[in-house]
Amino acid sequence: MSSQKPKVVISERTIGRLSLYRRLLNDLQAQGERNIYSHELAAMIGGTAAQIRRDLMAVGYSGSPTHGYDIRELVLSIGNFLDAPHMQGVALVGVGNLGRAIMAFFSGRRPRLAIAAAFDNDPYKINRVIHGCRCYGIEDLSRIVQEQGLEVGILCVPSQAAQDVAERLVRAGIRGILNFAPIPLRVPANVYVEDIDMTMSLEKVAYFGRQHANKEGLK
Amino acid sequence: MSSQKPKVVISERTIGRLSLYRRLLNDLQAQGERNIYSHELAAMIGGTAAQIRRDLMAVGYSGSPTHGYDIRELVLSIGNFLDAPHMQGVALVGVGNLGRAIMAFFSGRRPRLAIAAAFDNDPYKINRVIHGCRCYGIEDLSRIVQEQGLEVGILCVPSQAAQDVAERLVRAGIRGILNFAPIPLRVPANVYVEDIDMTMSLEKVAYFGRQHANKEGLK
DNA sequence: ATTATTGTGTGAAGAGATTCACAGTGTGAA
DNA sequence: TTCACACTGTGAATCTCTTCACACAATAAT
Ligand SMILES: NC(=O)c1ccc[n+]([C@@H]2O[C@H](COP(=O)([O-])OP(=O)(O)OC[C@H]3O[C@@H](n4cnc5c(N)ncnc54)[C@H](O)[C@@H]3O)[C@@H](O)[C@H]2O)c1
Ligand SMILES: NC(=O)c1ccc[n+]([C@@H]2O[C@H](COP(=O)([O-])OP(=O)(O)OC[C@H]3O[C@@H](n4cnc5c(N)ncnc54)[C@H](O)[C@@H]3O)[C@@H](O)[C@H]2O)c1
Repeated sequence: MSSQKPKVVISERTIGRLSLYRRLLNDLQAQGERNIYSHELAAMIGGTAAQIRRDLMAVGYSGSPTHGYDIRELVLSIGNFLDAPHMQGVALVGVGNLGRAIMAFFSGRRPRLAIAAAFDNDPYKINRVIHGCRCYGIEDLSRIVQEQGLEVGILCVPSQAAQDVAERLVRAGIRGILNFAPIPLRVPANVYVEDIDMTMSLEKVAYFGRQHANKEGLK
Repeated sequence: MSSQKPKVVISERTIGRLSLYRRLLNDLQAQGERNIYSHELAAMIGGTAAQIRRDLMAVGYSGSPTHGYDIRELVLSIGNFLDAPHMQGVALVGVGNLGRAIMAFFSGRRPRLAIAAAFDNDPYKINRVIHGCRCYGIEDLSRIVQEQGLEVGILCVPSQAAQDVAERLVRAGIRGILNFAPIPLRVPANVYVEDIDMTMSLEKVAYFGRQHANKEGLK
Protein backbone atom coordinates (compact mmCIF):
# COMPACT_ATOMS: atom_id res chain seq x y z
CA MET A 1 0.00 0.00 0.00
CA SER A 2 3.03 2.30 0.34
CA SER A 3 3.64 4.67 -2.57
CA GLN A 4 5.58 2.95 -5.34
CA LYS A 5 6.62 6.37 -6.70
CA PRO A 6 9.56 8.30 -5.31
CA LYS A 7 8.55 11.33 -3.20
CA VAL A 8 10.65 13.70 -5.28
CA VAL A 9 11.28 13.27 -8.96
CA ILE A 10 14.76 12.01 -9.79
CA SER A 11 16.50 13.45 -12.82
CA GLU A 12 17.29 11.46 -15.95
CA ARG A 13 20.94 12.17 -15.44
CA THR A 14 20.88 10.66 -11.96
CA ILE A 15 19.04 7.54 -13.09
CA GLY A 16 21.58 7.01 -15.84
CA ARG A 17 24.50 7.38 -13.47
CA LEU A 18 22.95 5.02 -10.93
CA SER A 19 22.77 2.38 -13.64
CA LEU A 20 26.43 2.99 -14.38
CA TYR A 21 27.43 2.88 -10.70
CA ARG A 22 25.69 -0.43 -10.28
CA ARG A 23 27.54 -1.97 -13.19
CA LEU A 24 30.91 -0.77 -11.96
CA LEU A 25 30.15 -1.92 -8.43
CA ASN A 26 29.18 -5.33 -9.74
CA ASP A 27 32.54 -5.61 -11.45
CA LEU A 28 34.34 -4.54 -8.27
CA GLN A 29 32.38 -7.07 -6.28
CA ALA A 30 33.37 -9.79 -8.75
CA GLN A 31 37.00 -8.80 -8.17
CA GLY A 32 36.50 -9.32 -4.47
CA GLU A 33 36.25 -5.69 -3.32
CA ARG A 34 34.06 -5.14 -0.27
CA ASN A 35 33.93 -1.39 0.38
CA ILE A 36 34.31 1.81 -1.59
CA TYR A 37 34.42 5.56 -0.89
CA SER A 38 32.57 8.12 -2.94
CA HIS A 39 35.84 9.63 -4.15
CA GLU A 40 37.07 6.26 -5.40
CA LEU A 41 33.92 5.68 -7.40
CA ALA A 42 34.17 9.26 -8.64
CA ALA A 43 37.70 8.67 -9.89
CA MET A 44 36.52 5.62 -11.84
CA ILE A 45 33.94 7.57 -13.81
CA GLY A 46 35.78 10.88 -13.96
CA GLY A 47 33.22 12.67 -11.77
CA THR A 48 33.16 14.29 -8.35
CA ALA A 49 32.57 12.65 -4.99
CA ALA A 50 29.82 15.13 -4.19
CA GLN A 51 27.89 14.10 -7.25
CA ILE A 52 28.01 10.47 -6.29
CA ARG A 53 26.84 11.16 -2.78
CA ARG A 54 24.07 13.36 -4.16
CA ASP A 55 22.95 10.62 -6.57
CA LEU A 56 22.98 8.04 -3.81
CA MET A 57 20.61 10.16 -1.75
CA ALA A 58 17.93 9.02 -4.21
CA VAL A 59 18.37 5.36 -3.36
CA GLY A 60 18.34 5.99 0.37
CA TYR A 61 21.36 3.89 1.28
CA SER A 62 23.83 5.40 3.72
CA GLY A 63 27.53 4.76 3.84
CA SER A 64 29.77 4.91 6.86
CA PRO A 65 32.33 7.65 7.36
CA THR A 66 34.97 5.08 8.15
CA HIS A 67 34.37 2.36 5.59
CA GLY A 68 32.49 4.19 2.88
CA TYR A 69 29.84 2.07 1.20
CA ASP A 70 29.42 -1.66 1.51
CA ILE A 71 29.49 -2.67 -2.13
CA ARG A 72 27.16 -5.64 -1.85
CA GLU A 73 24.51 -3.70 0.02
CA LEU A 74 24.83 -0.70 -2.25
CA VAL A 75 24.31 -2.84 -5.35
CA LEU A 76 21.21 -4.29 -3.75
CA SER A 77 19.91 -0.85 -2.77
CA ILE A 78 20.41 0.55 -6.24
CA GLY A 79 18.66 -2.49 -7.69
CA ASN A 80 15.85 -2.00 -5.26
CA PHE A 81 15.47 1.56 -6.37
CA LEU A 82 16.02 1.17 -10.13
CA ASP A 83 14.42 -2.14 -10.90
CA ALA A 84 10.75 -2.89 -11.14
CA PRO A 85 9.38 -5.08 -8.36
CA HIS A 86 8.23 -7.45 -11.09
CA MET A 87 10.08 -8.67 -14.17
CA GLN A 88 9.98 -6.28 -17.13
CA GLY A 89 9.99 -7.96 -20.50
CA VAL A 90 11.30 -6.21 -23.58
CA ALA A 91 9.96 -6.38 -27.15
CA LEU A 92 12.44 -5.69 -29.95
CA VAL A 93 11.10 -4.67 -33.35
CA GLY A 94 13.30 -4.83 -36.45
CA VAL A 95 15.54 -7.87 -36.59
CA GLY A 96 18.06 -6.33 -39.00
CA ASN A 97 21.77 -5.74 -38.58
CA LEU A 98 21.40 -3.61 -35.49
CA GLY A 99 18.50 -5.54 -34.01
CA ARG A 100 20.40 -8.83 -34.17
CA ALA A 101 23.51 -7.27 -32.62
CA ILE A 102 21.40 -5.98 -29.75
CA MET A 103 19.72 -9.33 -29.28
CA ALA A 104 23.13 -10.98 -29.10
CA PHE A 105 24.33 -8.39 -26.63
CA PHE A 106 21.45 -8.52 -24.19
CA SER A 107 20.97 -12.28 -24.45
CA GLY A 108 21.37 -13.74 -20.97
CA ARG A 109 22.68 -10.50 -19.49
CA ARG A 110 19.94 -8.88 -17.37
CA PRO A 111 17.44 -11.54 -16.33
CA ARG A 112 15.06 -8.95 -14.87
CA LEU A 113 15.05 -6.94 -18.09
CA ALA A 114 15.45 -9.42 -20.93
CA ILE A 115 14.36 -9.31 -24.56
CA ALA A 116 11.38 -11.65 -24.49
CA ALA A 117 10.19 -11.41 -28.08
CA ALA A 118 11.33 -9.99 -31.42
CA PHE A 119 9.21 -8.79 -34.34
CA ASP A 120 9.80 -8.18 -38.01
CA ASN A 121 7.77 -8.00 -41.21
CA ASP A 122 10.20 -9.98 -43.31
CA PRO A 123 8.72 -13.49 -43.82
CA TYR A 124 12.23 -14.88 -43.99
CA LYS A 125 12.82 -13.90 -40.35
CA ILE A 126 9.44 -14.75 -38.86
CA ASN A 127 9.35 -17.88 -36.69
CA ARG A 128 13.11 -18.19 -36.52
CA VAL A 129 14.75 -18.26 -33.12
CA ILE A 130 17.61 -15.75 -32.91
CA HIS A 131 19.94 -15.66 -29.94
CA GLY A 132 17.44 -17.60 -27.91
CA CYS A 133 14.53 -15.36 -28.78
CA ARG A 134 11.59 -16.11 -31.04
CA CYS A 135 10.87 -13.75 -33.93
CA TYR A 136 7.20 -13.07 -34.65
CA GLY A 137 5.39 -11.28 -37.45
CA ILE A 138 4.62 -7.66 -36.73
CA GLU A 139 0.88 -8.42 -36.85
CA ASP A 140 1.29 -10.53 -33.72
CA LEU A 141 2.91 -7.70 -31.78
CA SER A 142 -0.14 -6.58 -29.86
CA ARG A 143 -1.16 -10.08 -28.89
CA ILE A 144 2.29 -11.19 -27.72
CA VAL A 145 3.00 -7.95 -25.86
CA GLN A 146 -0.24 -8.36 -23.97
CA GLU A 147 0.09 -12.09 -23.38
CA GLN A 148 3.59 -11.70 -22.01
CA GLY A 149 2.95 -8.36 -20.32
CA LEU A 150 5.92 -6.68 -22.03
CA GLU A 151 6.50 -3.09 -20.95
CA VAL A 152 9.54 -1.87 -22.86
CA GLY A 153 10.18 -1.65 -26.61
CA ILE A 154 13.39 -1.43 -28.62
CA LEU A 155 12.84 0.08 -32.03
CA CYS A 156 15.32 -0.90 -34.77
CA VAL A 157 13.33 -0.56 -37.98
CA PRO A 158 14.14 1.82 -40.84
CA SER A 159 13.07 5.45 -40.31
CA GLN A 160 10.10 5.25 -42.65
CA ALA A 161 8.56 2.46 -40.57
CA ALA A 162 9.50 3.89 -37.16
CA GLN A 163 6.46 6.08 -36.43
CA ASP A 164 4.08 3.31 -37.45
CA VAL A 165 5.86 0.75 -35.29
CA ALA A 166 5.98 3.19 -32.37
CA GLU A 167 2.21 3.60 -32.57
CA ARG A 168 1.73 -0.17 -32.63
CA LEU A 169 3.93 -0.49 -29.55
CA VAL A 170 1.98 2.21 -27.75
CA ARG A 171 -1.37 0.67 -28.69
CA ALA A 172 -0.12 -2.69 -27.46
CA GLY A 173 0.54 -1.14 -24.05
CA ILE A 174 4.31 -0.55 -24.09
CA ARG A 175 5.35 2.20 -21.64
CA GLY A 176 8.86 3.06 -22.77
CA ILE A 177 10.71 2.91 -26.09
CA LEU A 178 14.42 2.83 -26.82
CA ASN A 179 14.54 4.31 -30.30
CA PHE A 180 17.45 3.79 -32.70
CA ALA A 181 15.70 5.19 -35.77
CA PRO A 182 17.05 8.66 -36.51
CA ILE A 183 13.73 10.47 -36.44
CA PRO A 184 11.76 11.97 -33.56
CA LEU A 185 8.82 9.80 -32.54
CA ARG A 186 5.44 11.27 -31.70
CA VAL A 187 3.96 9.37 -28.79
CA PRO A 188 1.56 10.16 -25.94
CA ALA A 189 3.10 11.89 -22.93
CA ASN A 190 2.63 8.82 -20.76
CA VAL A 191 5.13 6.86 -22.88
CA TYR A 192 8.80 7.55 -22.29
CA VAL A 193 11.14 7.63 -25.28
CA GLU A 194 14.92 7.54 -25.23
CA ASP A 195 16.69 8.11 -28.52
CA ILE A 196 20.07 6.71 -29.40
CA ASP A 197 21.21 8.73 -32.37
CA MET A 198 24.54 7.42 -33.59
CA THR A 199 24.86 9.91 -36.40
CA MET A 200 24.45 12.75 -33.94
CA SER A 201 26.94 11.18 -31.56
CA LEU A 202 29.51 10.68 -34.29
CA GLU A 203 29.14 14.28 -35.42
CA LYS A 204 29.61 15.44 -31.83
CA VAL A 205 32.80 13.41 -31.59
CA ALA A 206 34.08 14.86 -34.84
CA TYR A 207 33.29 18.41 -33.72
CA PHE A 208 34.66 18.23 -30.19
CA GLY A 209 37.61 16.13 -31.25
CA ARG A 210 38.68 19.15 -33.27
CA GLN A 211 37.92 21.60 -30.45
CA HIS A 212 39.70 19.59 -27.78
CA ALA A 213 42.76 19.02 -29.87
CA ASN A 214 44.67 21.91 -28.29
CA LYS A 215 43.89 21.22 -24.65
CA GLU A 216 46.64 19.75 -22.52
CA GLY A 217 47.01 17.30 -19.64
CA LEU A 218 45.56 13.98 -18.49
CA LYS A 219 41.92 13.52 -17.63
CA MET B 1 43.94 33.66 -40.79
CA SER B 2 40.61 34.12 -39.01
CA SER B 3 40.10 32.02 -35.89
CA GLN B 4 38.89 28.53 -36.72
CA LYS B 5 37.57 28.21 -33.16
CA PRO B 6 34.28 29.71 -32.10
CA LYS B 7 34.61 32.83 -29.93
CA VAL B 8 32.42 31.38 -27.22
CA VAL B 9 32.29 27.72 -26.36
CA ILE B 10 29.15 25.98 -27.60
CA SER B 11 27.54 23.40 -25.36
CA GLU B 12 27.42 19.69 -26.16
CA ARG B 13 23.66 19.84 -26.08
CA THR B 14 23.58 22.54 -28.73
CA ILE B 15 26.01 20.72 -31.01
CA GLY B 16 23.90 17.58 -30.78
CA ARG B 17 20.73 19.46 -31.61
CA LEU B 18 22.34 21.24 -34.54
CA SER B 19 23.23 17.85 -35.99
CA LEU B 20 19.60 16.80 -35.56
CA TYR B 21 18.24 20.00 -37.10
CA ARG B 22 20.43 19.53 -40.11
CA ARG B 23 19.18 16.02 -40.70
CA LEU B 24 15.53 17.04 -40.40
CA LEU B 25 16.10 20.04 -42.65
CA ASN B 26 17.74 17.82 -45.24
CA ASP B 27 14.65 15.61 -45.26
CA LEU B 28 12.37 18.63 -45.61
CA GLN B 29 14.49 19.94 -48.44
CA ALA B 30 14.22 16.57 -50.20
CA GLN B 31 10.44 16.87 -49.87
CA GLY B 32 10.62 20.21 -51.65
CA GLU B 33 10.18 22.55 -48.66
CA ARG B 34 11.92 25.93 -49.01
CA ASN B 35 11.39 27.81 -45.74
CA ILE B 36 10.69 27.01 -42.12
CA TYR B 37 9.91 28.91 -38.92
CA SER B 38 11.53 28.19 -35.61
CA HIS B 39 8.21 27.07 -34.13
CA GLU B 40 7.68 24.56 -36.94
CA LEU B 41 11.07 23.00 -36.42
CA ALA B 42 10.39 23.04 -32.68
CA ALA B 43 7.16 21.12 -33.18
CA MET B 44 9.01 18.46 -35.15
CA ILE B 45 11.44 17.74 -32.35
CA GLY B 46 9.13 18.43 -29.43
CA GLY B 47 11.10 21.46 -28.28
CA THR B 48 10.57 25.18 -28.00
CA ALA B 49 11.02 27.82 -30.69
CA ALA B 50 13.24 29.85 -28.37
CA GLN B 51 15.63 26.97 -28.01
CA ILE B 52 16.00 26.60 -31.72
CA ARG B 53 16.65 30.29 -32.23
CA ARG B 54 19.17 30.18 -29.39
CA ASP B 55 20.97 27.20 -30.92
CA LEU B 56 21.06 28.86 -34.30
CA MET B 57 22.83 31.87 -32.83
CA ALA B 58 25.90 29.63 -32.71
CA VAL B 59 25.96 29.06 -36.45
CA GLY B 60 25.50 32.74 -37.21
CA TYR B 61 22.77 32.40 -39.79
CA SER B 62 19.85 34.80 -39.54
CA GLY B 63 16.31 34.10 -40.59
CA SER B 64 13.78 36.60 -41.78
CA PRO B 65 10.77 37.62 -39.71
CA THR B 66 8.52 37.05 -42.68
CA HIS B 67 9.81 33.83 -44.21
CA GLY B 68 11.60 32.23 -41.32
CA TYR B 69 14.75 30.38 -42.37
CA ASP B 70 15.73 29.45 -45.89
CA ILE B 71 16.20 25.73 -45.54
CA ARG B 72 18.91 25.35 -48.13
CA GLU B 73 21.01 28.16 -46.71
CA LEU B 74 20.47 27.02 -43.16
CA VAL B 75 21.64 23.51 -43.98
CA LEU B 76 24.75 24.97 -45.56
CA SER B 77 25.38 27.27 -42.58
CA ILE B 78 25.03 24.44 -40.09
CA GLY B 79 27.38 22.34 -42.21
CA ASN B 80 29.80 25.20 -42.33
CA PHE B 81 29.73 25.45 -38.58
CA LEU B 82 29.66 21.73 -37.65
CA ASP B 83 31.83 20.13 -40.29
CA ALA B 84 35.57 20.24 -40.50
CA PRO B 85 36.95 22.27 -43.38
CA HIS B 86 38.76 19.11 -44.47
CA MET B 87 37.47 15.54 -44.70
CA GLN B 88 37.50 13.64 -41.40
CA GLY B 89 38.10 9.92 -41.75
CA VAL B 90 36.88 7.47 -39.14
CA ALA B 91 38.61 4.31 -37.86
CA LEU B 92 36.37 1.57 -36.47
CA VAL B 93 37.90 -1.01 -34.14
CA GLY B 94 36.10 -4.30 -33.41
CA VAL B 95 34.38 -5.83 -36.41
CA GLY B 96 31.93 -7.90 -34.38
CA ASN B 97 28.15 -7.90 -34.35
CA LEU B 98 27.85 -4.24 -33.48
CA GLY B 99 30.84 -3.08 -35.51
CA ARG B 100 29.50 -4.67 -38.68
CA ALA B 101 26.02 -3.18 -38.14
CA ILE B 102 27.60 0.25 -37.76
CA MET B 103 29.73 -0.20 -40.86
CA ALA B 104 26.61 -1.13 -42.80
CA PHE B 105 24.76 1.85 -41.44
CA PHE B 106 27.37 4.53 -42.14
CA SER B 107 28.45 3.05 -45.46
CA GLY B 108 27.90 5.70 -48.12
CA ARG B 109 25.96 8.00 -45.80
CA ARG B 110 28.16 10.95 -44.79
CA PRO B 111 30.91 11.39 -47.36
CA ARG B 112 32.67 14.02 -45.23
CA LEU B 113 32.74 11.73 -42.22
CA ALA B 114 33.02 8.18 -43.51
CA ILE B 115 34.47 5.02 -41.98
CA ALA B 116 37.76 4.75 -43.85
CA ALA B 117 39.26 1.68 -42.20
CA ALA B 118 38.29 -1.10 -39.80
CA PHE B 119 40.51 -3.06 -37.40
CA ASP B 120 40.23 -6.34 -35.55
CA ASN B 121 42.55 -8.90 -34.01
CA ASP B 122 40.69 -11.92 -35.35
CA PRO B 123 42.75 -13.36 -38.25
CA TYR B 124 39.54 -14.57 -39.85
CA LYS B 125 38.41 -10.96 -40.33
CA ILE B 126 41.69 -9.35 -41.31
CA ASN B 127 42.02 -8.39 -44.98
CA ARG B 128 38.37 -8.93 -45.71
CA VAL B 129 36.39 -6.05 -47.20
CA ILE B 130 33.18 -5.44 -45.26
CA HIS B 131 30.56 -3.01 -46.50
CA GLY B 132 33.11 -1.43 -48.77
CA CYS B 133 35.70 -1.00 -46.05
CA ARG B 134 38.96 -2.89 -45.63
CA CYS B 135 39.60 -4.65 -42.32
CA TYR B 136 43.19 -4.49 -41.04
CA GLY B 137 44.99 -6.17 -38.18
CA ILE B 138 45.10 -4.14 -34.99
CA GLU B 139 48.89 -3.93 -35.26
CA ASP B 140 48.47 -1.81 -38.41
CA LEU B 141 46.23 0.71 -36.65
CA SER B 142 48.85 3.34 -35.99
CA ARG B 143 50.30 3.19 -39.47
CA ILE B 144 46.95 3.34 -41.29
CA VAL B 145 45.55 6.07 -39.04
CA GLN B 146 48.59 8.19 -39.76
CA GLU B 147 48.79 7.40 -43.47
CA GLN B 148 45.13 8.25 -43.98
CA GLY B 149 45.05 11.07 -41.43
CA LEU B 150 42.08 9.59 -39.57
CA GLU B 151 40.82 11.75 -36.69
CA VAL B 152 37.85 9.91 -35.19
CA GLY B 153 37.61 6.42 -33.70
CA ILE B 154 34.64 4.13 -33.11
CA LEU B 155 35.31 1.59 -30.43
CA CYS B 156 33.32 -1.68 -30.60
CA VAL B 157 35.58 -4.22 -28.90
CA PRO B 158 34.73 -6.19 -25.74
CA SER B 159 35.15 -4.27 -22.47
CA GLN B 160 38.37 -6.04 -21.47
CA ALA B 161 40.07 -4.82 -24.64
CA ALA B 162 38.55 -1.34 -24.66
CA GLN B 163 41.12 0.57 -22.59
CA ASP B 164 44.00 -0.93 -24.52
CA VAL B 165 42.41 -0.11 -27.86
CA ALA B 166 41.60 3.42 -26.67
CA GLU B 167 45.25 3.95 -25.83
CA ARG B 168 46.33 2.69 -29.23
CA LEU B 169 43.88 5.07 -30.88
CA VAL B 170 45.18 7.99 -28.84
CA ARG B 171 48.79 7.11 -29.57
CA ALA B 172 47.96 6.90 -33.26
CA GLY B 173 46.71 10.49 -33.13
CA ILE B 174 42.94 10.05 -32.96
CA ARG B 175 41.24 13.09 -31.40
CA GLY B 176 37.76 11.81 -30.58
CA ILE B 177 36.31 8.40 -29.73
CA LEU B 178 32.76 7.11 -29.93
CA ASN B 179 32.79 4.37 -27.31
CA PHE B 180 30.29 1.51 -27.23
CA ALA B 181 32.11 -0.56 -24.63
CA PRO B 182 30.32 -0.28 -21.29
CA ILE B 183 33.30 0.93 -19.29
CA PRO B 184 34.69 4.43 -18.73
CA LEU B 185 37.80 5.08 -20.80
CA ARG B 186 40.80 6.91 -19.38
CA VAL B 187 42.24 9.17 -22.04
CA PRO B 188 44.15 12.46 -22.08
CA ALA B 189 42.02 15.59 -21.72
CA ASN B 190 42.73 16.62 -25.30
CA VAL B 191 40.83 13.60 -26.61
CA TYR B 192 37.06 13.81 -26.59
CA VAL B 193 35.07 10.68 -25.69
CA GLU B 194 31.38 10.12 -26.20
CA ASP B 195 29.89 7.00 -24.67
CA ILE B 196 26.88 5.16 -26.01
CA ASP B 197 25.77 2.93 -23.18
CA MET B 198 22.85 0.83 -24.31
CA THR B 199 22.43 -0.97 -21.01
CA MET B 200 22.12 2.35 -19.23
CA SER B 201 19.67 3.63 -21.82
CA LEU B 202 17.53 0.53 -21.57
CA GLU B 203 17.44 0.78 -17.79
CA LYS B 204 16.41 4.42 -18.06
CA VAL B 205 13.58 3.46 -20.38
CA ALA B 206 12.44 0.74 -18.00
CA TYR B 207 12.54 3.12 -15.03
CA PHE B 208 10.85 6.11 -16.63
CA GLY B 209 8.39 3.96 -18.52
CA ARG B 210 7.09 2.93 -15.11
CA GLN B 211 7.13 6.52 -13.79
CA HIS B 212 5.43 8.03 -16.81
CA ALA B 213 2.73 5.42 -16.93
CA ASN B 214 0.20 7.57 -15.09
CA LYS B 215 0.73 10.84 -16.93
CA GLU B 216 -1.98 11.88 -19.37
CA GLY B 217 -2.26 13.64 -22.71
CA LEU B 218 -0.43 13.84 -26.02
CA LYS B 219 3.12 15.05 -26.33
C1' DA C 1 38.87 8.74 27.79
C1' DT C 2 40.37 11.97 24.65
C1' DT C 3 41.80 13.48 20.33
C1' DA C 4 42.91 13.37 15.39
C1' DT C 5 41.54 11.76 11.12
C1' DT C 6 38.77 10.92 7.34
C1' DG C 7 34.61 10.47 5.15
C1' DT C 8 29.28 11.01 4.85
C1' DG C 9 24.84 13.70 4.10
C1' DT C 10 23.04 17.86 2.79
C1' DG C 11 21.80 23.10 2.80
C1' DA C 12 23.36 26.70 0.16
C1' DA C 13 26.02 28.70 -3.54
C1' DG C 14 27.40 28.52 -8.14
C1' DA C 15 27.26 27.22 -12.99
C1' DG C 16 24.81 26.03 -16.87
C1' DA C 17 20.74 25.40 -19.76
C1' DT C 18 16.17 26.75 -21.01
C1' DT C 19 12.41 29.78 -21.42
C1' DC C 20 10.32 34.34 -21.26
C1' DA C 21 9.34 38.53 -23.15
C1' DC C 22 10.01 42.27 -25.92
C1' DA C 23 12.36 45.59 -29.18
C1' DG C 24 13.34 45.48 -33.92
C1' DT C 25 12.24 44.19 -38.79
C1' DG C 26 10.52 42.84 -43.36
C1' DT C 27 6.20 42.30 -45.83
C1' DG C 28 1.64 42.61 -47.55
C1' DA C 29 -2.80 44.96 -47.21
C1' DA C 30 -5.32 49.18 -47.28
C1' DT D 1 2.48 55.91 -47.09
C1' DT D 2 0.92 53.92 -43.16
C1' DC D 3 -0.46 50.17 -40.43
C1' DA D 4 -0.97 45.53 -38.62
C1' DC D 5 1.07 41.32 -38.38
C1' DA D 6 4.02 37.49 -37.36
C1' DC D 7 8.37 36.32 -36.64
C1' DT D 8 13.49 36.84 -35.31
C1' DG D 9 17.44 37.78 -32.11
C1' DT D 10 18.69 38.32 -27.61
C1' DG D 11 19.04 40.33 -22.55
C1' DA D 12 17.08 38.89 -18.44
C1' DA D 13 14.60 35.65 -15.60
C1' DT D 14 13.93 31.13 -14.38
C1' DC D 15 14.80 26.49 -13.85
C1' DT D 16 17.97 22.54 -13.36
C1' DC D 17 22.15 20.39 -12.25
C1' DT D 18 26.62 20.38 -10.01
C1' DT D 19 29.88 21.63 -6.64
C1' DC D 20 31.20 23.65 -2.25
C1' DA D 21 31.68 23.54 2.43
C1' DC D 22 30.64 22.21 6.85
C1' DA D 23 28.12 19.74 10.85
C1' DC D 24 28.21 15.24 12.27
C1' DA D 25 29.81 10.36 12.86
C1' DA D 26 32.72 6.29 13.23
C1' DT D 27 37.03 4.67 14.15
C1' DA D 28 42.16 4.39 15.36
C1' DA D 29 45.87 6.10 17.95
C1' DT D 30 47.43 7.69 22.15
N1 LIG E 1 22.96 -0.50 -38.09
C1 LIG E 1 23.35 0.47 -37.29
O1 LIG E 1 24.42 0.45 -36.74
C2 LIG E 1 22.46 1.63 -37.02
C3 LIG E 1 23.02 2.75 -36.45
C4 LIG E 1 22.22 3.83 -36.14
C5 LIG E 1 20.88 3.78 -36.41
N2 LIG E 1 20.36 2.71 -36.98
C6 LIG E 1 18.92 2.69 -37.24
O2 LIG E 1 18.36 1.51 -36.76
C7 LIG E 1 17.36 1.08 -37.64
C8 LIG E 1 17.70 -0.31 -38.13
O3 LIG E 1 18.96 -0.35 -38.71
P1 LIG E 1 19.56 -1.66 -39.36
O4 LIG E 1 20.91 -1.33 -39.83
O5 LIG E 1 19.38 -2.79 -38.44
O6 LIG E 1 18.61 -1.83 -40.63
P2 LIG E 1 18.24 -3.18 -41.36
O7 LIG E 1 17.69 -2.78 -42.69
O8 LIG E 1 19.38 -4.12 -41.31
O9 LIG E 1 17.08 -3.79 -40.48
C9 LIG E 1 15.79 -3.29 -40.46
C10 LIG E 1 14.86 -4.44 -40.09
O10 LIG E 1 13.55 -3.92 -39.87
C11 LIG E 1 12.61 -4.77 -40.55
N3 LIG E 1 11.44 -3.95 -40.86
C12 LIG E 1 11.30 -3.02 -41.83
N4 LIG E 1 10.07 -2.48 -41.79
C13 LIG E 1 9.42 -3.09 -40.79
C14 LIG E 1 8.12 -2.97 -40.26
N5 LIG E 1 7.23 -2.08 -40.75
N6 LIG E 1 7.78 -3.73 -39.21
C15 LIG E 1 8.66 -4.61 -38.72
N7 LIG E 1 9.91 -4.77 -39.16
C16 LIG E 1 10.26 -4.02 -40.19
C17 LIG E 1 13.33 -5.27 -41.77
O11 LIG E 1 12.75 -6.47 -42.22
C18 LIG E 1 14.73 -5.48 -41.20
O12 LIG E 1 14.86 -6.77 -40.63
C19 LIG E 1 17.29 2.10 -38.75
O13 LIG E 1 16.30 3.06 -38.43
C20 LIG E 1 18.63 2.74 -38.70
O14 LIG E 1 18.57 4.08 -39.15
C21 LIG E 1 21.11 1.60 -37.30
N1 LIG F 1 26.16 -5.84 -29.81
C1 LIG F 1 25.54 -4.80 -29.24
O1 LIG F 1 24.42 -4.47 -29.59
C2 LIG F 1 26.19 -4.02 -28.17
C3 LIG F 1 25.41 -3.19 -27.41
C4 LIG F 1 25.99 -2.41 -26.43
C5 LIG F 1 27.35 -2.48 -26.23
N2 LIG F 1 28.08 -3.29 -26.97
C6 LIG F 1 29.51 -3.31 -26.74
O2 LIG F 1 30.19 -3.18 -27.95
C7 LIG F 1 31.34 -3.99 -27.93
C8 LIG F 1 31.31 -4.97 -29.06
O3 LIG F 1 30.11 -5.71 -29.00
P1 LIG F 1 29.81 -6.86 -30.06
O4 LIG F 1 28.47 -7.37 -29.75
O5 LIG F 1 30.07 -6.37 -31.44
O6 LIG F 1 30.90 -7.95 -29.66
P2 LIG F 1 31.56 -9.06 -30.59
O7 LIG F 1 32.17 -10.05 -29.71
O8 LIG F 1 30.58 -9.49 -31.61
O9 LIG F 1 32.70 -8.27 -31.38
C9 LIG F 1 33.89 -7.87 -30.79
C10 LIG F 1 34.93 -7.78 -31.88
O10 LIG F 1 36.11 -7.18 -31.33
C11 LIG F 1 37.23 -7.95 -31.76
N3 LIG F 1 38.29 -7.78 -30.77
C12 LIG F 1 38.39 -8.34 -29.55
N4 LIG F 1 39.50 -7.93 -28.93
C13 LIG F 1 40.14 -7.11 -29.79
C14 LIG F 1 41.34 -6.36 -29.72
N5 LIG F 1 42.11 -6.38 -28.64
N6 LIG F 1 41.68 -5.62 -30.78
C15 LIG F 1 40.89 -5.58 -31.88
N7 LIG F 1 39.74 -6.26 -31.99
C16 LIG F 1 39.36 -7.00 -30.95
C17 LIG F 1 36.73 -9.36 -31.86
O11 LIG F 1 37.54 -10.11 -32.76
C18 LIG F 1 35.33 -9.14 -32.41
O12 LIG F 1 35.33 -9.08 -33.83
C19 LIG F 1 31.38 -4.65 -26.56
O13 LIG F 1 32.15 -3.86 -25.69
C20 LIG F 1 29.96 -4.59 -26.14
O14 LIG F 1 29.84 -4.54 -24.72
C21 LIG F 1 27.54 -4.07 -27.95
